Amino acid sequence: MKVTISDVARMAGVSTATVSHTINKTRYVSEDTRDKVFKAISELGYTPDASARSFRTGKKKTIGFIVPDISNKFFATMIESVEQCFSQEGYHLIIANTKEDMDREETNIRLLTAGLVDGLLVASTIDDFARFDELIPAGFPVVLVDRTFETKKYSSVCVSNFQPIYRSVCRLAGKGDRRIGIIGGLPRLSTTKERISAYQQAMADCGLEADQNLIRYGNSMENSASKCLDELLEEHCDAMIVCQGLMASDTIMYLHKKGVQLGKDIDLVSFEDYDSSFYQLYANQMDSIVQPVEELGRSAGEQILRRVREPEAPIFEKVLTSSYRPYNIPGAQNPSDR
Amino acid sequence: MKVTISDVARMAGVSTATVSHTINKTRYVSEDTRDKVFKAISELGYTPDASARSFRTGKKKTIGFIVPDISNKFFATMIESVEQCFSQEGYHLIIANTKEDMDREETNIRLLTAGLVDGLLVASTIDDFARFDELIPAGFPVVLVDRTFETKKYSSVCVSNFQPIYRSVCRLAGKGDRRIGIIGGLPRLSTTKERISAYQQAMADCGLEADQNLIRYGNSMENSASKCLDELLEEHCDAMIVCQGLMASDTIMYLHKKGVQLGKDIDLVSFEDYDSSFYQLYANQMDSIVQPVEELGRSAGEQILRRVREPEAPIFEKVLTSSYRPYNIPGAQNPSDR
DNA sequence: GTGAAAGCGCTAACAC
DNA sequence: GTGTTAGCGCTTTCAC
Repeated sequence: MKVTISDVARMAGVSTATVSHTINKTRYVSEDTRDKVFKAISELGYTPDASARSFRTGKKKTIGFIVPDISNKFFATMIESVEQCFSQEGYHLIIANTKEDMDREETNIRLLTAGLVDGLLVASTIDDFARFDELIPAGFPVVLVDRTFETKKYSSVCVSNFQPIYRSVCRLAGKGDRRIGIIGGLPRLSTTKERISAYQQAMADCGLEADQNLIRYGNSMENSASKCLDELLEEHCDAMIVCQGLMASDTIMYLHKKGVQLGKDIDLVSFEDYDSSFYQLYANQMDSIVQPVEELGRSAGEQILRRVREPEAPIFEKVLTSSYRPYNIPGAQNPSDR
Repeated sequence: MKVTISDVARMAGVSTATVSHTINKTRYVSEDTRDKVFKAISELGYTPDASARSFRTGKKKTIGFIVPDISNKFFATMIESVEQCFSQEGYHLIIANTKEDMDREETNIRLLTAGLVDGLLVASTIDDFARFDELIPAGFPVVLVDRTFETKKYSSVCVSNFQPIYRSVCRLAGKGDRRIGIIGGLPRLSTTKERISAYQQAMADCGLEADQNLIRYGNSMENSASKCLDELLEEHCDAMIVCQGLMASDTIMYLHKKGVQLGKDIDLVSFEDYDSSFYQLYANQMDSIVQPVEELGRSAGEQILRRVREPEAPIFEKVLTSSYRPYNIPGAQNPSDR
């Protein structure tokens, strides 16, 4: 049967308190007893029961991560760096996939906060702050990742969405493009809203007509871009901005099939998924925006651990910057400027 | 402070046993009491503490998944379907990323099996069965995914590696290719071994010279393919087989850059990552092998849950089949034959 | 330097 | 149809 701490105590001829303290180095134990304890442990093959321990201490050493889409390279990479951060600190990672479904997110948050995890990392698909807020038990450590709310009640780690889009429009306008289309993600997401708003402001600032028909929304899933593309092409766009990696590769592929030439028939700026070598092929035909996914994950991981250890720490907002890779700056090989 | 089951019992004027049974529907409770209990629960905002519950019952409702590389699309997709399977059954998923490092796998298995999860799904990077075996506590529910061991002590869900590679060689030989190279993954993995062995057998069966220099191993990470490619090109290959999705896209890109034309200068057969639209561009220039990742994940998920519920169930070995997409069969649009 | 013992919140005999 | 209560395995206070 299961070996418990009492078995070890009995065999070593000490109390369970001593065994516990020996294992956890939580008070002084003479070298002698320590040896006896470790001997008993290894002879019995004892492993402390994690669930008894978390029950007793209230610490699960586990963080939950609510993700909108695991198989999306952007989030997969983020999960990887979050996991790395956690494992270094002895924490485990529980994944919940919402598939951009608000009800699923709700269920998952409820489940995870009910004593399963010490803290929560959330890339929320919920658009209503009140709805989100009431899911979180008072004082529960939460860090928002990539997506935020207007109300700044929770700490967050995000990537600036405004700057790269604003710049994209300006650069395209500078090239002489007049009808610049944009394909955003789900309209309810903070990231999408920020990008669209940057687009609108930049269009206005550059003196270009803000035609509502130039704004399209995809769902960041496979093939959601093609419909938007058809519509934008009908609007006679001379340039377009695609706000997400998967939709960007779909776009490239789709235009390629249609025989539309990048940088010639149409100018393109697109978000690229970190590390995906596919975009290299087109690196000299379009501008690209690369988000610092790994840093995002690492930073979010650090933040949530900090919050778990220090729940009363002040709200923290970190905004990272994407790198912008313009394609035709003379002499520039890989000018990832910020 | 924390609301416990006793608070609810007190408020509802019943015993904790009744509250517990009401919540869990584990014995009959009169409609009257039931109402009182639920009323108290909602008034107090009570949520049963998951860790107390798992401590008491020994069930964590959580499965661990040991993955070699989360950001690899193949595994990311698998994680997604595993997660979906679990969430339907009220189970949670803990991810551990080994990065193809045997020591990390060892640590992770030890941690997870120590009372953190009810069962383990493992895509192992360990090559030595004995080493793996001694990490698993006796009777602990384990299902191997994608990668197995010679010794069939654990249930497994895999994809046939032999058949598609054998067929690839035959098809290439049939086209008249003589020097067929192959790029495998890490040599120690069962998947790699099976593929290389299929390759060797097929080469022999087709009467082609089995030159050791035609066999190269990458590590399935970004850019690991290019070195292998250079070497194979120097060996004057007229065809090559690339055994992994990421290396395959690297290959395509690299050959493209070098001006080597697919299906003309060189014949290519490659594994494709499920759902990645990139390969579509080249669908008419090469044969491709698509593994049933989602089915693999779903099936593995089902198997481990079954094992958790029925630990004495007989060892189960499931082998799925990849679909093979030859490119130039007349009239075939997308003949995913098995 | 070490031990005794009280629980953490819940479930499940067992009792009535 | 419901209540009493003994623990699950561990940590930690208090005592010596």
